[in-house]
Amino acid sequence: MSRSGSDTSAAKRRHHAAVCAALGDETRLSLVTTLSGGEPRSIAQLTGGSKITRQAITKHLRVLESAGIVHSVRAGRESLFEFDPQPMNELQEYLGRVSAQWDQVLSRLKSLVES
Amino acid sequence: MSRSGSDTSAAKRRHHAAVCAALGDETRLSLVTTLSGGEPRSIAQLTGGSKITRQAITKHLRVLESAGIVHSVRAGRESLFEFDPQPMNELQEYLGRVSAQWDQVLSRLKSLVES
DNA sequence: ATAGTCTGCAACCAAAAGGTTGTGTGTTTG
DNA sequence: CAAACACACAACCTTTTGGTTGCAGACTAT
Repeated sequence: MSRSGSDTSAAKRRHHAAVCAALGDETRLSLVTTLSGGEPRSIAQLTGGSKITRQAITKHLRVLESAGIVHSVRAGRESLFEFDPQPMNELQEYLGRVSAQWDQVLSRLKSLVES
Repeated sequence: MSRSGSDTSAAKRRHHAAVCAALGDETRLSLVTTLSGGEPRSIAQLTGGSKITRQAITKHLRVLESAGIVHSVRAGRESLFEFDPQPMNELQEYLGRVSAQWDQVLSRLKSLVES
């Protein structure tokens, strides 16, 4: 433990903010929902049914890839994207810790009132 | 159940994207972490220790307020902000559902390999 | 071979986001 | 009352973001 502690938590916060920012767009969240179904999909497939262009979808996929939520594999002439659960699991855990802290606050408040 | 189902899920997705976008900034995530500690804080208090201006902090707080993560109460000459856990709980639950779906995919894949 | 797909790269654009400064308004406090 | 404090509102600026079009390259199928 060479680090100060608040240093690491700041770095983690930056990381979680990045993941959250990547998910903070309806189009991208929709893509994630699709890809979490398990089947790897090409860009053309993911564009199908959407109002926006293939290039726009590509940009969104690159954003998700930068956040580590998704990764691409080139297969012939098409590049397949598939889901990567780790960042979202970490984020979920983080949100859980914040909620837990809040619940602790509530219970302390409750016991204070009861005393 | 008058709605089609995909209609509601699209609306929920939009909502979760909005909450996630609000949390997708390091400064705001830091504010949320502070406020989840329980004590209501004034804008001046929340600005203390930060490099940026009080007005910038105010803007961030308004973003959080629009997402329902936080609410403000005017107390004399200062406006106090306090944490509101519901949106983050909903988001956490949503992320949990996506992860659960993915885990199901993995287990199906595993049983397929084993057969 | 060659036409049809699927993708990548680049330029470009409008709108939104993050931040600053300046000014005005209500609220304490001396 | 006057000075100091905490805030809201508005104008403005720069950078990022979400989106488009155009074109060139890689792969596939006939």
